[in-house]
Amino acid sequence: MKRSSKKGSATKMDIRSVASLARVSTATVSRTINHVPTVDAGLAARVWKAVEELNYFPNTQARALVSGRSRLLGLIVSEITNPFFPELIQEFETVAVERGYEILIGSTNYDLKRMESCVRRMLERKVDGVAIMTFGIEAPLLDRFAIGEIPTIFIDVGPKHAHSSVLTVDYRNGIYEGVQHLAVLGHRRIGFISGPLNLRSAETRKAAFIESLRSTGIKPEKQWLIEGDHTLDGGRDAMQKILALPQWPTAIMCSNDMTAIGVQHALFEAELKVPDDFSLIGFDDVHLAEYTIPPLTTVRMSCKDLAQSAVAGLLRHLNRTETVPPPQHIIPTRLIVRQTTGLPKDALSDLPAGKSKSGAGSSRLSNP
Amino acid sequence: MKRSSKKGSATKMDIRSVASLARVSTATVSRTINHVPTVDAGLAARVWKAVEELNYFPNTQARALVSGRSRLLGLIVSEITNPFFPELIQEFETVAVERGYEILIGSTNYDLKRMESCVRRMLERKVDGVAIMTFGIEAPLLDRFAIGEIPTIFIDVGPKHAHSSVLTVDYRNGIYEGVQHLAVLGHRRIGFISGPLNLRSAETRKAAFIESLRSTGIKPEKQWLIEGDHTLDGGRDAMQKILALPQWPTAIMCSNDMTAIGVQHALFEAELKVPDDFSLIGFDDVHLAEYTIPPLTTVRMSCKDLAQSAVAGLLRHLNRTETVPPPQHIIPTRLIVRQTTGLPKDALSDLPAGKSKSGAGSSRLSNP
DNA sequence: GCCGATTCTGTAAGCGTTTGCTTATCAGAC
DNA sequence: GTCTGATAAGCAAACGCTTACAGAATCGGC
Repeated sequence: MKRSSKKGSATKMDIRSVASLARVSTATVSRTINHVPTVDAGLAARVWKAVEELNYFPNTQARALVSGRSRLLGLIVSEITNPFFPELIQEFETVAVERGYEILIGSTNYDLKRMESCVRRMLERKVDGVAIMTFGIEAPLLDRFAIGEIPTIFIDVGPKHAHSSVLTVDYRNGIYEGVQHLAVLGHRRIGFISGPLNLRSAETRKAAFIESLRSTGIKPEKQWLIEGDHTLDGGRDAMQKILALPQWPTAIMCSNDMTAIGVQHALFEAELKVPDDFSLIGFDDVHLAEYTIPPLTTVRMSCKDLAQSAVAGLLRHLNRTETVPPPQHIIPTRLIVRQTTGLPKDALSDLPAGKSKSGAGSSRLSNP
Repeated sequence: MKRSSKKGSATKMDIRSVASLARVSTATVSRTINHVPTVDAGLAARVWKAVEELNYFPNTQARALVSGRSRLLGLIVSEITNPFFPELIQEFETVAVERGYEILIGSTNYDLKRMESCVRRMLERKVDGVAIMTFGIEAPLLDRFAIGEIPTIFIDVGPKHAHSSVLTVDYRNGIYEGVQHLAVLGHRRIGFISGPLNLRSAETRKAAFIESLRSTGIKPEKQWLIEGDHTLDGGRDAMQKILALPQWPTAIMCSNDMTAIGVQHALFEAELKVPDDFSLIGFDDVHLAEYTIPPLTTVRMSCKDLAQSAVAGLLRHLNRTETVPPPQHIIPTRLIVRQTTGLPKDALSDLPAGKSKSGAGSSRLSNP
């Protein structure tokens, strides 16, 4: 009488209410809604009808408490503020929700305190698995997942346990394509702005760049290898450092798109033009890359692919009965040529004027 | 013997282990870790020591089950892909975690199915409160929060229940400042690209624009009021529609920054220059706005403010003993002038040449 | 020195599920 | 008609915690 029980919405509705309405035991209700195959079709129908009628849904907490599974997946990213990650999160969430999992997001901001807090929160909420889509988390922290036997999936590099696996990104291919593209245009002086070098993967990307340079027959110049931090500000600052150098490169590759946008900004402030004065290549291919001015040539790494592989990998750990070694998935990368790459400035005079059409849109920005 | 119990890490550690190690009852442990003031200092010390030693942390599920509080706050946003929201989420998360809450994110993408799923997920996880930082969620869905007596906080507009409150954004001020700024520069033909018009708040912003126009003595032109959708693509498309018109405005205001960036792109493609051919003003002031080329003049709405007010509002509902009417918080907005606004093209000939310095950086882009 | 008042601690009853084990039902074999 | 085996439903014990309530201990007042 407290509340009108119209549709029974608010009046405490638990598995018992359903059971009594369907005239079965709570066990049968539980089995029905968990799709245990042994329940009689007739009873199941009664149960479903009651569920419908009472607008019942099971209490996740109770479920989790007794079953030990929270149906929660952790997702740790570097910086939610970097557009690559929201795109990743979106995909991850979509896939996870489809599979009946909720996600818990943690953003480390490369900050030790926050990392610690992220890991702790994941542990406290008893996540069923964690995707660690960032780098630089200290091993002792990660061990806490291993100790709890919580499946983890890493990008690029991570500890090898029974419950963890690694998603490998084929940086080499995309970066090599980028270097090749620049070389074909005539660039020989190519700079690289990396991510924070205490991060293993930043090292990896940088190494891929240097190797690509070498195999293209270009000698890497240490002075043009600048450490950035994967942010807009970092990209701007790094470019300013390059501009302060006595000799400039003619092209810049960046470890991610945000860095590249920061570079564009630094160049704009210095009244230098892209691609006329500098060619520029990013990495990630966030949606925004299509919208920079001019649109950014970049290396695409499919975050859809990444997210799906991550969830799939985690679920594989969760459902496996035997220790099946998971098929190692490799995330491909490839160059997307837009309009920030063109002929190097010093080459313009060397070449017959008509040939400039080979540059990707370098003519676009020249004044009419 | 199963696992070396070094640090007691993995060997089932619950409140009982702590209790026995500290030689107290589980009740005392519970009271201690919940900071109930009546526990004896000596015992508390023993408990904390045991907690430390066992590396114990309470099981959130069990806690939630018995207390009925999940310490989970829902956060529903429009599109996690729009950079404004990650910035909001970041703030929200920071504040929430500080207060001991976890957040559950839902991104509606303006899609009915997804909204439904978001609401359902929040309900299932028994969130203690929800911040609905998007618009256009159907009332019947929202009612489900009201039925569960779950506190909600809305931006701009929302149902008025005992457990819900509304955060008001002072659109008028910022938008008025923008219009004024344009008018002072000499613009009389000003267009507006709105958000999806089925959203009440998009209407609000548009209305604020029209009103500002009127009070500045400018007659709004229907043809230059275009409906966008708050995305990059939408901004580009809307601008293309404007460009197809027989007469162009000289300035464009946008309902958010993403739209403005889309506009910049459309203009770039049409080989038109900002601010020489068109002045442009965005809304939100995402970090990226500083990095567009040229940097975007925009109306700042502090997402820090928004996030903090939202959490604070929710917590107020959660902790209130009596029905204290919450102080209505108003989120201020103000114009940030950067470099996408300048003198209108047709004015250049009318004015003495020297006066062009009053334009915000319009000289910046002119060819040397 | 006794009793009531005042603290603080401990006992145990749930919270809403899942699930191992037991019981009931029924078909078929003897 | 009795027994066996299979199948399906129900009973009740957890899961790890909070908290109402009861009990123990300390203290002050007369």
